[in-house]
Amino acid sequence: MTTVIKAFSALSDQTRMSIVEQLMTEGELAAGDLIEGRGMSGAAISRHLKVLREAGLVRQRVQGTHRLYTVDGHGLRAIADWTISKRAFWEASLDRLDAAITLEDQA
Amino acid sequence: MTTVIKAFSALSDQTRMSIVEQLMTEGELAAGDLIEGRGMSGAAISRHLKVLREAGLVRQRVQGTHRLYTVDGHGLRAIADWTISKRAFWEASLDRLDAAITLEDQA
DNA sequence: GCGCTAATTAACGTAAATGTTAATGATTGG
DNA sequence: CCAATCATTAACATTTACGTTAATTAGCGC
Repeated sequence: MTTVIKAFSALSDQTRMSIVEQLMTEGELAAGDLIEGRGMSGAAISRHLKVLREAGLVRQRVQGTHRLYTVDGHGLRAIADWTISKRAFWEASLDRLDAAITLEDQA
Repeated sequence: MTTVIKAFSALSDQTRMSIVEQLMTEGELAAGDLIEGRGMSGAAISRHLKVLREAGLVRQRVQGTHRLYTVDGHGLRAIADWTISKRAFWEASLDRLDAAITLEDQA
C-alpha cells in the first residue's frame, strides 16, 4: 500500500479524522484526552491512534505514563503531494477553492 | 459521512485509486476498458465504479450499451479543499512540495 | 515493593468490504 | 424478434475493520 493510500485509508474513518482535527486545533494531547467525548473505550481509541501513527499522520511522545500525541506532517504531505499533482482535475472550475489557494499564495 | 471522508474512503482502495489515475491519464473510457489488466471480474470493477460515482470522483455517461467514465472534479475538490485548509500542517517544512505549489502559482 | 493510573495489547463477536459466479437489464445488428 | 454484447445487480463466501471487555505493560508516589 502506498503512503498516500495509507493516509487516505486512515482518514476514511470519522473517529480518526476527528482525532487529527482535534490535534490540529488543540495541539499536543495525551491519549486519555482524546478518549473524552467520543463515546468509545480507550482501547478503541488506542488502536485508532496506532493506525494514524502507521499512516504517518500523528506522532507519539512518551512522558511518564502519558503518551502525548501531535500531528505528523509526513502523512499530510503525502496527501498534499497527491492533491497538487492532480491539480488540473480540480482547479478547472475556478471556484472558491481556486480563489482560496491563489489568495494564500499572494499573501 | 462527510464528502471528504467519502472521497478518502473511495481512494483508500488500490483498485479504485488506479482507476481514477487511469481516467486522468487516458481520459474517457468505457467500463469494459477499465477491467483489462486488473485481474478481476467485470462485476467487481462495476461495483468499484459505483463507489467512485457515489464519492463524486467519476462521472458516467451512457452511449448505447457502453458506459463511458471520466474523472469528476467534485470529489477531488473536496479533497483539495480539506488539504488546503490544513496547509499549515504540511507546508511548515518548506520542502519540495512547498516549492512545487509556489512554482505552479507563479506560472 | 505496592497500589494506582495511563495506555496498549489480546481475545473475541459482529458488521462491512471485496471478490466470485449467476442472473438480469438494456441496446444493437441481422 | 433473436442473439450477442455491455454492464450492472443478486446471492454468496471470505476477509478485514471496528467495537467490547479482560489482561498486560509501564511509570509514579507513598
